[in-house]
Amino acid sequence: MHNILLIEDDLDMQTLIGDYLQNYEFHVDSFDKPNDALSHLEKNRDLYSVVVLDLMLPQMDGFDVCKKIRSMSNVPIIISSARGEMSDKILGFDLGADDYLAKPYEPRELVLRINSILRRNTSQSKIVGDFEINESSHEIKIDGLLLDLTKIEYDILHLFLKNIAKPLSRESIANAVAGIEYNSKDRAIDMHISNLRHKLGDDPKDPRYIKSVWGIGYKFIG
Amino acid sequence: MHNILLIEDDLDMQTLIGDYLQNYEFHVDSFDKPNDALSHLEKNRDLYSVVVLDLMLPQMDGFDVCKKIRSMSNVPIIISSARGEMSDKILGFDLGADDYLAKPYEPRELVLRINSILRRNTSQSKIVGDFEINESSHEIKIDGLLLDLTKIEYDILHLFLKNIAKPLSRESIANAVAGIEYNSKDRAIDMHISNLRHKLGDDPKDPRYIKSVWGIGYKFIG
DNA sequence: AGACTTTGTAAAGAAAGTGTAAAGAGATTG
DNA sequence: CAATCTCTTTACACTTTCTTTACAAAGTCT
Repeated sequence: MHNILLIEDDLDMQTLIGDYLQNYEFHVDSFDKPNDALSHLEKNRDLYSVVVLDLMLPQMDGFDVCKKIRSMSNVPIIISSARGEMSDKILGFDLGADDYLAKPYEPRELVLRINSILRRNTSQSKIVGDFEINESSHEIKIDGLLLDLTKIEYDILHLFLKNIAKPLSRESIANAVAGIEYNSKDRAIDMHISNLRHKLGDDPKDPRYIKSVWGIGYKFIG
Repeated sequence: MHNILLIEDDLDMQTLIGDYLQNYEFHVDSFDKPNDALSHLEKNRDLYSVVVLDLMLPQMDGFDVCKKIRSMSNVPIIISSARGEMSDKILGFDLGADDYLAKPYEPRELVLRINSILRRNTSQSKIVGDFEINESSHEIKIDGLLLDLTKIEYDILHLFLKNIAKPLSRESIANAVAGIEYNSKDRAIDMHISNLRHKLGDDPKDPRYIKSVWGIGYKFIG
């Protein structure tokens, strides 16, 4: 659950955006007075994943708010403003904003841009059953435990996790993992499966993960 | 100097954007055919700081290009498209785009958004684990102790610190640090790694920092 | 059951990748 | 321009991974 800090003067707009973001599983704290928002942020530096900042504010110029936020934190800032001039955008980005949305915009677009920023700041590992795959670090964990796999073993397991319950022939496995020619006398794939099973603690006779499909190949059972 | 990969079908637009970005000290490589761009990117994975992608392309749908790029690299993607519908934006962001500019837009705005992305990917990391990087003085300290590194060693360590936990091939390291062609018989990168490990007091068999990834390359473990 | 095919895996062999010393080539500096 | 520093190449020992072989065990068919 991500927390969003919304600094917006117009109360209708504040409600609109706040409600909309809540539908997308964000928690939103709203402020209409920049001073309140700033002192709140100062006390909760690491609480917010993103700040959505309107530029038309009482008390203080929106750009100054942006500058002040930047001076105390690296939290991503999305400017939401009726001022759509290029000079405003230049200034906004220059002061450290991460995105700039010119009003009027569809609330959905704000969601997209918040998610885009969040995605970049989080490592994306996918969870499939007992497994956790991190493609960027080329690692697979089982029940939170890092598996020590060779390259081909990783490729095969990865292939299985993308093809759950689908029987894969030795030939298609060979093609997918190494682009190699496969001739039916080879037992290489069998050996990789055997080694993989061993590392997964899987028993071929009573498989929890990799099941042999007689005459065809192997399939991964979720 | 940052390298931008521009994939744009319309040659006038390609020239316009390319020239404009060059005024802002970017180096731009342009492609009008997505297949060419993809195979070029594959060979130069870590060369580009940002990809600017038009969606109206011959050969292949722009969204597919986006997906393909994402499957091979985490390079930031800015979509530049005449398709401004919300459904297109949703799809674009969903496929991993980092920003979405609807045509027509002012080239200056593209510059702003490129810089915003670059800022986010560079400035945030001054201290990483035991290391302290000073980019302006080209120095790296470990536990407060200044390392005496050659230029290439500095570049490699710097690259590692920007790509923690991600396995890097010798080829991509070679490209990133010197822009050199790499042929698989070269052991130059290995030697730099060996020397670097020595200076870090790292043991290849039980690494604290640089771990060999068999058959792939090396990765930095935080 | 008997003949035949397929699978599991241990063990051996082949292939490929890695670490690094040392020498050679290039670049830089006083 | 020689001394020095840096980078690349070579060479070889060593390690890890991949494939093949061989045979026992299990499945299929008639």
